[in-house]
Amino acid sequence: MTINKNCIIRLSRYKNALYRLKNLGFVKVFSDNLADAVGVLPSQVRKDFSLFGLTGNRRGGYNIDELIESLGNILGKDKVHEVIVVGAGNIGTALMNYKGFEQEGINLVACFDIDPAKQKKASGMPVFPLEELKDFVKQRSVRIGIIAVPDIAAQQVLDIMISAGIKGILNFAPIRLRGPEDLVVNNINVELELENVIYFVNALRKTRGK
Amino acid sequence: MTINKNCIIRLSRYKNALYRLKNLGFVKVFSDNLADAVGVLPSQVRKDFSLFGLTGNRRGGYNIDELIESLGNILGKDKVHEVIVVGAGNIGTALMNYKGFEQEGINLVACFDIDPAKQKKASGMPVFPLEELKDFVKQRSVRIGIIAVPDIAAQQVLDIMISAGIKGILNFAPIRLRGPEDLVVNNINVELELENVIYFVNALRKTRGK
DNA sequence: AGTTTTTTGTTATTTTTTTCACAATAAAAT
DNA sequence: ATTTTATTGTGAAAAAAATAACAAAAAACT
Repeated sequence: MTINKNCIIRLSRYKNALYRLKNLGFVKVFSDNLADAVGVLPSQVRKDFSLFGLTGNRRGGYNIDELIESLGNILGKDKVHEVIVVGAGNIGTALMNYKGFEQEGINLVACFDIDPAKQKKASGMPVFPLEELKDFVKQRSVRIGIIAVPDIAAQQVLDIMISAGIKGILNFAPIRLRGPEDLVVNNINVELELENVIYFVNALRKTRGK
Repeated sequence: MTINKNCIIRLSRYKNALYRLKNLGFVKVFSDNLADAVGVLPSQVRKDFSLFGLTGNRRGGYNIDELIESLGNILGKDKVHEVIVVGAGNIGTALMNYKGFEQEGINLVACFDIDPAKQKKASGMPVFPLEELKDFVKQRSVRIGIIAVPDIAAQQVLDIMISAGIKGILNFAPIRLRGPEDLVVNNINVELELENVIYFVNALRKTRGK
């Protein structure tokens, strides 16, 4: 098996579960505890760990602190990552106001928007004109960006970001973005996820009777 | 092959791509146009369609209007679905302000929050006390809900929603929710997605040299 | 010290998902 | 009207992912 995206997402989930277990006072954990917390099978947990050389003690389980540290290293939590946001609309604003990123070593450093009306210091974080993006990103060597603009603008914004040196994108626009081979793009599409929930609720209602 | 979640997500993407193609003036479409728009292989598109009995003309491709209609029926776009939001924080507010749901037959009808300070008519949509959720949902037979509360509160909120008759959840809390077998839960975790982007950007930098 | 029990780490198996390949067929061209 | 060409629809093959199975090892117990 090769390392795939789902596997990395599971690592993040394990890490979150470990935080909670640690807060509850636990010191060690077994693969089936983690499996239960994350909703997979114990063998999946061990498989994932073995892929990354994460190891515990036979019969003794895993040490939570060590695991958290190792997972942190794998997931790049050893250093702080600067991230920019493009689009100061509903989503962009919500992201800027969100307080949970810091704890994970994610630092939203600036927001950019094409609309002058939104270029204010909205609740702490500066919102700059889009034209300033390129210089800002180059100067600070920012690698990661969030696209929270309407779909029509998304590709254009991406092109600017790429030219500035951005290598990874979290995209909220409901459109497939095109970029070079080595560009990393994850998509979040709330509408689509809702639609999906609706589909399966209806599908279940049909199969299991009303 | 059995119908799985990814397949349904692809159907939604096809539908979105079809809207765009239609707006561009196209009348018919081939599997490789859709494949390109969505980022899959043409054979995947045809396979997905064949699963749902969606059919085109050999050599003639697919009629866009018909496809949109059929996909709409499959995805439950024939009727309007009422959805409630719990949690009037950053995400909840962003969702309430978002204008795109209506077009997809998704109607956010109310928001609930435990915090009295948030129980105002924030920008149009009413925010009710959490205690009123159950009656509201029962009375209007709402089936779908969005959880946008902190992780510690999420399971508790879910339990209330379930007791009120909610059957499908879009969950923004970074925690695994527990519910009955037939409860549909989709999770959106922005932090985790960002972490994922960061991981792969770093991974690529390592393998391809700086 | 030896035995039992529990849990890991890893290989093998199964299942799922994707991709390929190509006959069937409809449109276009001759 | 016949031939050519392009594209679907689907069954077969390949690839990927998840699950099971179990030997190895560490802890607990006797």
